[in-house]
Amino acid sequence: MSTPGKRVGRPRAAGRLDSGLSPRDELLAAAAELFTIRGYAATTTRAVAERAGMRQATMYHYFAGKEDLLAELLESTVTPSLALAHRLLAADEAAPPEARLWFLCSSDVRLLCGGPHNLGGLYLLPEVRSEGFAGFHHVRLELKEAYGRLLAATESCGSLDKGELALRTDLVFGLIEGVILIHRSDPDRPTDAFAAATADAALRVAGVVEGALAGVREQAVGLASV
Amino acid sequence: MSTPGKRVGRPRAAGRLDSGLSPRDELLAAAAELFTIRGYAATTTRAVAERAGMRQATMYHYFAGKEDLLAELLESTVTPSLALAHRLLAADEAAPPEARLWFLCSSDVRLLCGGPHNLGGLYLLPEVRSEGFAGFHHVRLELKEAYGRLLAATESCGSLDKGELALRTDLVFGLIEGVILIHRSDPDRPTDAFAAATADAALRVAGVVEGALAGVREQAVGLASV
DNA sequence: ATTATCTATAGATCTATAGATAATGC
DNA sequence: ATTATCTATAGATCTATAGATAATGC
Repeated sequence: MSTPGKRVGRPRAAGRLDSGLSPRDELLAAAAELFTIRGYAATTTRAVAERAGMRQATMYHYFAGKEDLLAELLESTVTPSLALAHRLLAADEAAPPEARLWFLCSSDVRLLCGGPHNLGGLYLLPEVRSEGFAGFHHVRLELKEAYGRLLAATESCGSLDKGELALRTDLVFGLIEGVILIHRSDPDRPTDAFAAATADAALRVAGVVEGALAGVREQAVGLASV
Repeated sequence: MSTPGKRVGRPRAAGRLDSGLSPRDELLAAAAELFTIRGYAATTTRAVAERAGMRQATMYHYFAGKEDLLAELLESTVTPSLALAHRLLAADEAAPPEARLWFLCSSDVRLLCGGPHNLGGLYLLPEVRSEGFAGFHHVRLELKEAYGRLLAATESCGSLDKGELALRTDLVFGLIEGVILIHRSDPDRPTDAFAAATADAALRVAGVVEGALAGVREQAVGLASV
């Protein structure tokens, strides 16, 4: 059924194996790999297209330009994380806030470091600050707010005033995003153990005492179905 | 004495006010500003030179190329930090390791976030991983080892095995470097308070209990003369 | 004579568009 | 007829080099 040769349109010049992805997704995958390794400005549209198996100009059939590729990649990494955060915020009967925060942290680390390419590396690109990525920034801010609300519900941060809580939120959120730098300098570390250790560290920053950590982790495993 | 008009060589075309810096340092300052804001690949040699008050080609009188500028900036940020780390490692009679680690952390945060430009932002550039910056990577690794040795000497990490200690070191070091991301999203936060809060967080990650933190901070202030 | 700068430019890109072409669909 | 791709290219860069020029130093 899906045998090649049935596809509409002029065939590709540099025929490669069928990746199974749509041309659009082939372009996104190629861009993810090249943007995270070489950076955005240093990656040419030709490099992206050719790695996706097509000629440079063909890219413009699927994307309006280079910036569109990055915008879509950025939003596609942060959106699932925000969805999980909202589910966890609502699940206040499933587990205490500490366990839900642990789960969110470890899940985000897996998302940022786990994929085939270092997707989290996109957050570090200097170009990301430009106005063109307002959509991403908006969703990312919502995610940080979700971290803040989970933190506010913990025992150790419950008594902090507004400014102190914002600072603590920034530090926890910064630890999670900063994890990309650690992963970058040692990409072969097993992701799951690293995600757990980072979530531990995040709760320590939140002020959870050492002795309570094992219990938090245990409650967190029950949240996999949330 | 230092009145302009006494300088050897053809005068500059676009005459601007005398910055007091040497032309070489003018170039480095311009590169620091542009690289951290726009990124390396997106910054042209023309932009650097012109912001430094000279024409594009004149840059090549002082640097062999664009890469040299970044290499020098990178090393100039990490070298003073390594020097401090070595002094703190040797000062084992001045204060316990926890206080020395706190001092190193807060000092590095001030270095990375405090300057006129976001110098720490240079660490995030994707180009930094390339072979051309081996010198920087070497010094940075030495700095991380110094963090590791201070951590190993703390009470809370003393009993960890080698692998656990390395992981804890990566997390603490990652928190400090990741701080740049936090600073980037809110550059107007007062640096000193932020550096102190980050150092607190680093010690929490190291496993220092909440009740001991105030004492550690107090001992750390005595280290300013180290 | 030495120095710091300038102007000019070769050669190598890179993005995005215009328009042709080779498939399938009807 | 529609679609996905291709080839070709205009126009705009960007880096690094060659060689001229306008100061001071001796």
